[in-house]
Order: sequence, then C-alpha cells, then structure tokens
Amino acid sequence: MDNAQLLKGVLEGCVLAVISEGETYGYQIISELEAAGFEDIGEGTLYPVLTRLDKNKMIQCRRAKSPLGPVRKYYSITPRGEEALSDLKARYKKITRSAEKLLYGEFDDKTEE
Amino acid sequence: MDNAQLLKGVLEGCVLAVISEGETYGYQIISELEAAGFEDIGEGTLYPVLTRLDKNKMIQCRRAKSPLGPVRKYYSITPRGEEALSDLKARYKKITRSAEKLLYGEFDDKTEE
DNA sequence: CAAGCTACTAAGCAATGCAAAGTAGTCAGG
DNA sequence: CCTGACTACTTTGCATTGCTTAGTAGCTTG
Repeated sequence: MDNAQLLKGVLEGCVLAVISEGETYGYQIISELEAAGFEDIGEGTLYPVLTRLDKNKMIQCRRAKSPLGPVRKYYSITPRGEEALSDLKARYKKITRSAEKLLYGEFDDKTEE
Repeated sequence: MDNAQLLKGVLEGCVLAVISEGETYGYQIISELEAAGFEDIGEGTLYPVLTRLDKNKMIQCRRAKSPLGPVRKYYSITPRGEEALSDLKARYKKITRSAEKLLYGEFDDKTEE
C-alpha cells in the first residue's frame, strides 16, 4: 500500500492545521495526526515538515522543558502560516471535488459554498 | 500556486477513472480532466502517466488512425486496472476524510457508507 | 550504570508531476 | 509546393516531498 503519494502536500497542510489549533510539539502532533486517521506517520516524516514550515515562516518555535524527557520545541502558527493554510484549504477542496467527480461520479451533495 | 504536490497519486487515479468509462486517448483525457476542474494538465504531465499505467498493465493500448491528425493511441482499462482503481478509491476516501477532519473541522456529514 | 521512554536530527532514496523541447501527421492559404 | 496551425505523442531532466534508517540526547527507574 503506497499512500505516500496521496499524502504529498496534504500532510503539510494537516500539520499546519493542527498547530493552528494551539501551540504544540512534534510528538503530540504525530498522535493527533494518528487520531485523525493517518497511519504510520513517523518522526522521520514529521520533523522535516516542521523544519520546512519553520524555515518558510509558517510557524515559529519556542523551546521549553518537558516534565518527562528532553527539551521540547513548541510550535505556533504565524500570520503567514494562517494565510497559507486557508489558501491550501481552498485549493485542496477544489482538487478533491474534481477528483471525486471523476472517481465516484457526479455527486452534487457537496455544494455547501 | 503549487498544486503539483496535492495532485500526486490522485491524478493517476483520475486518469484511470476516465479510461474506465470507455476507451479513449490522450488528448481527450486531458480535456476530460479539465472539464472535471483540473487546470493546466499538460501533455508532459499526462503521457508519462499513461506510459506508466500501460507498463504496469493497468491499461492496454490500441493504435488507430485519427480523422484529423496523426495516429491515436486508444487506451482501455484492464481487470488489474479496475482492481487498482477501486483500491485507490478506498484509500483516497480514507485519506481525504482524515485530512478534512483536520482542515475543516469535524463534520460527520460525510458518513454515506 | 544499563534499559527504556521521550524528543528531536540528519542523510539518502523513490515516486511523481511538470516544464521544455522535439517528432510527425493532416489540412488550409498563399 | 511551402508554410503555419492544429492534433497527437515522446523524451529528458528537474523539484518537491514523504519515507526509511540511524543517530543523539535528556530523563527516570531498577
């Protein structure tokens, strides 16, 4: 099962979405992604995403001690990140609509716009 | 706007879906994709997809003269392609559900299964 | 001090969409 | 006949991004 390709781009958006709901850190993001239904999102997958988002000023970082374990890096979303997120939401919606039209047939149930 | 990443994997599935509705050829597939809402699907994007699907025995090919222009390659889906398509549909649905949960919030409107 | 958990880092790979350029057939206009 | 426009497919090479694997390091417990 190769879901890797289907995740491209969306994963980054989902990470951004999780962070937009409140300051959080890597390990917790992974468990939220899995709670939402994503499987096998490893650390080697997530952390590069965080690094990239940080580098692109979509999120910002703050170090803080953890009650158990090494220092955590807490991330929060920036204004720029929120823009990017809402932009991505729109594009994702458009693409999934087109795809669903072709994949599942022409359902117009989704015209909630 | 970089929709390229969001298309990964789905595009291939959509092409397969188009072909599954009846024998067709490259140029026409492009216009069907655009009719469904995909923008700027160029030839350099589509034809490699067709080549790959053919190589993996998802589709089969037949050459036939065109009333206007060079020879066309008409593709039709194989049993194996249909399997792959229905598998992809299921995986795509699962992923988009998870993504939508995170991106747009927890709508349960989509429990039509 | 070793084991095991938490937490982040880093190197390298593979898949796929895309841009750009090319080949070729048909047909209309001059 | 030649040129340009349109149809139709091919090829090369690149960038992005998720994934695998391995590694570093702090903390707690026995």
